[in-house]
Amino acid sequence: MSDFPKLSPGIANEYKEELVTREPISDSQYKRMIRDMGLKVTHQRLAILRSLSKGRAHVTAQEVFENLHQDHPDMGFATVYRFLRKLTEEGFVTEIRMGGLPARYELKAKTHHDHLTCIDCGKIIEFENQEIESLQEKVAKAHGFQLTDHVLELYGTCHDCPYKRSLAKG
Amino acid sequence: MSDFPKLSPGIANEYKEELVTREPISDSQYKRMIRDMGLKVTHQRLAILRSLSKGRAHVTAQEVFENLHQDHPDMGFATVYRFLRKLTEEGFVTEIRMGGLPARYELKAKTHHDHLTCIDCGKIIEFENQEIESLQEKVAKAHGFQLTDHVLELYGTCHDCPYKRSLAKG
DNA sequence: GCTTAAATGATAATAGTTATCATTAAAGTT
DNA sequence: AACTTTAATGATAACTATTATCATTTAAGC
Ligand SMILES: [Mn+2]
Ligand SMILES: [Mn+2]
Ligand SMILES: [Zn+2]
Ligand SMILES: [Zn+2]
Repeated sequence: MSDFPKLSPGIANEYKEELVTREPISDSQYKRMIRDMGLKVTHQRLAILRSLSKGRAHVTAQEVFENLHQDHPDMGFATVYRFLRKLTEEGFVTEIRMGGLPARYELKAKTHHDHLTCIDCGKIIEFENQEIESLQEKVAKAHGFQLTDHVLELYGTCHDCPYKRSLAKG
Repeated sequence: MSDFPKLSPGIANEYKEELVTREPISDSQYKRMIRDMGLKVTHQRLAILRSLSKGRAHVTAQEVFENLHQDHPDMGFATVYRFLRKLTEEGFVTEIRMGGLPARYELKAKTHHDHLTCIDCGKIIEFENQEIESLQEKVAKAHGFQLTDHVLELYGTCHDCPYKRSLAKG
């Protein structure tokens, strides 16, 4: 009855990212966001937005659903997916896809950043490098492209996971 | 009976990448590759490798399967997936994932490169920028990471697709 | 040719995500 | 506050890409 889809396997479970404390956002700001997208303000949408701004910075749809399930046992799975997709399309949320793993979402911070991920423990470090950003623009321009987006994900082993996979790749 | 999974929807069908002529690789070189992975040399594996080195540079498992189906009507779908995965794990092939679309594979060229993709027509341009590569190493080192891999995909509109989505994103 | 373990292909299973559609609720309107 | 309209919701089915299963075949060493 009240059993929802089970936890994702693999790296998702051992995900060790530290909880991030972001500046709190008021409900009235959320409501404006929602109205700006041309949508109606619902309990569900407010709850999803609140959930995104506390705890882990990068969460899966599954995790959002589970977080909300305590206070909102009536929350539907489809609603979470639907709204996360909308938020991504409208640019309020960044969607991160790594390998074939479930997509992770994060509320867009004021500053753009990219990710450095540990392939052993799943830790995610956020970084911002203006030199790289400029070079990307330069590359795009050189090929006659108007740049709209980019994905830069660095993978490696963090200092806590030094041993494994050191020489895995040729 | 002889119907295989249908074509993937969306961008995959309008994919306009030009055919790339790579230097031809001999079967004996392929055989060495296969043996180097500790695998047996089979008709199927040779056929997959040959297929990867002609036509489009970036192909889906589906497309590989369809290309082979003419000459190898007995080729199984699972074999294509299995071998592509193995090739990726062993570093002979690069796996490209964009959005939620099916993964694309390409035989690893001698030189590393990244991709610039048109979000309208699907055209893929390969580029290599040593400055960016160095900066990535620098970023990783600064966070105590040992870099093992990275994904850099630039998205935009090419000069042939100037009109659409210009102001889509906030 | 014989042996043995690995490879194959048909098929089922899985995971993540999206579509469908009857029911509910937001937000104007009176 | 009741009424109306239309979007939103949630249960569920459907879909897509990929992986696992397993009986059968085949490569490769003897
Ligand atoms: Mn982030
Ligand atoms: Mn390429
Ligand atoms: Zn780690
Ligand atoms: Zn284009």
